[in-house]
Amino acid sequence: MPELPEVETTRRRIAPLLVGRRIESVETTRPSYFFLTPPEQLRRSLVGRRVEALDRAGKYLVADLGGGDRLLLHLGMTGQLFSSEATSVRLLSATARASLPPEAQHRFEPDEHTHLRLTLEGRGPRVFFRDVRKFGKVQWIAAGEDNARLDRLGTDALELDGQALFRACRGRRVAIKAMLLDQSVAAGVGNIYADEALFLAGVRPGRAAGRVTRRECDAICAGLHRVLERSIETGGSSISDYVAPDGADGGYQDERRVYGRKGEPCLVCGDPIRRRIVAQRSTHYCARCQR
DNA sequence: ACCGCACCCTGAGCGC
DNA sequence: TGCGCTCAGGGTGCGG
Repeated sequence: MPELPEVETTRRRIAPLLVGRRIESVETTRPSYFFLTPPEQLRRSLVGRRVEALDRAGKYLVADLGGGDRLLLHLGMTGQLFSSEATSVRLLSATARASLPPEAQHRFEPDEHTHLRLTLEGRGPRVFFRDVRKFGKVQWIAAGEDNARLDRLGTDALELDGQALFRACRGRRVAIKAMLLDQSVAAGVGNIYADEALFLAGVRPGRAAGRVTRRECDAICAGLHRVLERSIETGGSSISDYVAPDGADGGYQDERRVYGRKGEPCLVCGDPIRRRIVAQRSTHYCARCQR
C-alpha cells in the first residue's frame, strides 16, 4: 500500500497531533510479527516521553523522542496511522461494517488490528496504528543504536538524479523496475509509482537495468519526481486500505496512467495497457509507448 | 555480488 | 451460502 507519497502525507497530517506532546499512555495488542520491539517494552519506553519531531526516511516514519531515542514505524501493505476522530469506511472491513447500524458505520472503535493506541497529553485525539496484515513494523531505537533498516536506505527518491541511477544500473541484469523498487537505490518507491514513472519515461519495466541509457535514467528520475510530487499534492493514492490520518482518501488514484488499468486504453496512444509480472510484482505498461 | 524465490498475514473478490 | 482459489501498494533472508 503506502509508498513515499502516502507516508509523507501521513507524516504531515499526523505530526500536529504528536509533535510537542507527551505520551500519557500506550495500549497494544499481543506480541506478534508486527512488534520488532516487544509490546511490553515498547509501552515502558514510550510512556512519559515527548515527541520532538516526526521525520520520514523512505517509507519509514521516525519519531524523535528526545535524548537520541527514536521510534521507527513502517506501514507495510495495509498499515493505517490515524486520529481517533477519523471517519472512513476504509477503517473497517466490509463484513465488519455490514454488521453495524448505519449511523455507526463510519465511526471507528479500536479493533484487534489496532496494534498501537497512543493517548497524548491535553485534549487532542488519540493516535491509532492499525494494520490488518501485520506487514507493518514498530521498533524502539535507543540513543546511540544504529538501525540496519535505516542504514540500508539509499537516496530518497525525491532526491535521486539520473547520474546516480545510471551508476547504480551499470552491469546489472535485473529489470530496471527492480532497481527502482530497491530501497537501497531509490528509497520510497513502490509498485505503483515505479510503473507510473517508467510510463512517463517511455521505458519498459522489464528492460535489463544495464541496458538503460544515461538519458533514459534522467527521464526516469524526472518521471519519478513528477508522479511523487503530484501524488503528495493530492494526498496520495487510496486504492484499497490507505487513508490519511484524518480519514480522508487521497486523490492520486484518479491520475494513474497505467497502474491497475490493464486492458484500458493508453492515455497517449490508445493501445490497451498490458499487465505482466516483473521483479515478482504485478506490472503495468504500454507496449507501444514504452521501449 | 547478484538474483530469484519463499515467506510473513489477513481479507476481498471471483468462479463454481 | 459456502468453498477454494487468486490477488494485494512491502521487506527480509535464504539458497543457488
